[in-house]
Amino acid sequence: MNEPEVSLCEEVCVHGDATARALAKLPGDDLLIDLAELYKIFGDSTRIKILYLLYAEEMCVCDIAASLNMTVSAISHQLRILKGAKLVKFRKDGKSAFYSLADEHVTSILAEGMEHITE
Amino acid sequence: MNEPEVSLCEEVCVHGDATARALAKLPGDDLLIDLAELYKIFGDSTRIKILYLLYAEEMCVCDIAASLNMTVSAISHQLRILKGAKLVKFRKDGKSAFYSLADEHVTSILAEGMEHITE
DNA sequence: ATAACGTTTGAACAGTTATTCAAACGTTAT
DNA sequence: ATAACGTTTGAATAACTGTTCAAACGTTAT
Repeated sequence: MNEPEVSLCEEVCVHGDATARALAKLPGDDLLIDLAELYKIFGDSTRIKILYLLYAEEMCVCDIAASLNMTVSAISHQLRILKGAKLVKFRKDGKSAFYSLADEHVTSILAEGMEHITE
Repeated sequence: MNEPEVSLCEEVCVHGDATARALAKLPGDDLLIDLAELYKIFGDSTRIKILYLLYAEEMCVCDIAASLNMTVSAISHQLRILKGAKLVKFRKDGKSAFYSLADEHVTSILAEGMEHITE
């Protein structure tokens, strides 16, 4: 008797093929957790807005806060998270800190998501 | 006196250029919130694992749960979220429900993120 | 009809998270 | 030194989220 094309769930679950096949192709846990961690950072509207602002041009904390009608403190907290994930970089100039996108990966991730939304 | 290349924050914040320029290019609030909402769904390791499993092949709830060593209930809850975001689709066959990825957007979003992680 | 199976659902719990507030830091003026 | 400014930080609060548990649903058998 050869492999059934669509097997009943009972036999698949317990000692089955679909599970084994899918698991074989599944990346390691650590990698998938890291991936989720990355998307988690994009999954906040404040951070998304910050990234889009920086996509236009480099900005200081004060300007970002003013643009989004939010507290400087709140923005700074979010920038810290974005910085930790290496999604933004910054340079200090006198009293101000100017933030910008870390690399073009950020923009391509944003673009890919935006494409899914707008259609 | 012409526009300064890098202006002090005080004048920029209050009645400035950078803010106005960046805001002009910023997509609408609704769109950005939707985008964040999309990424929020990718921002959970269980959902990421489910998506990767379904990337390999269509699977029933029971098999997904077995593959991830998780409760059927927990998986069903997450599938509901993925379904609501139109990231997965499903067909019913007897008692079983077979889930699969909704479209190739999902895989390209996953790929884009994975690229950022693995380097 | 009764039982078994796969799935779905709602309430409850624990854990996480974004914002606010108050205070501090470093820098640049007076 | 003192003051003003931009920024950072930590604790606290309120809101959200994923998993568990128990119960239900629909389907397929006996």
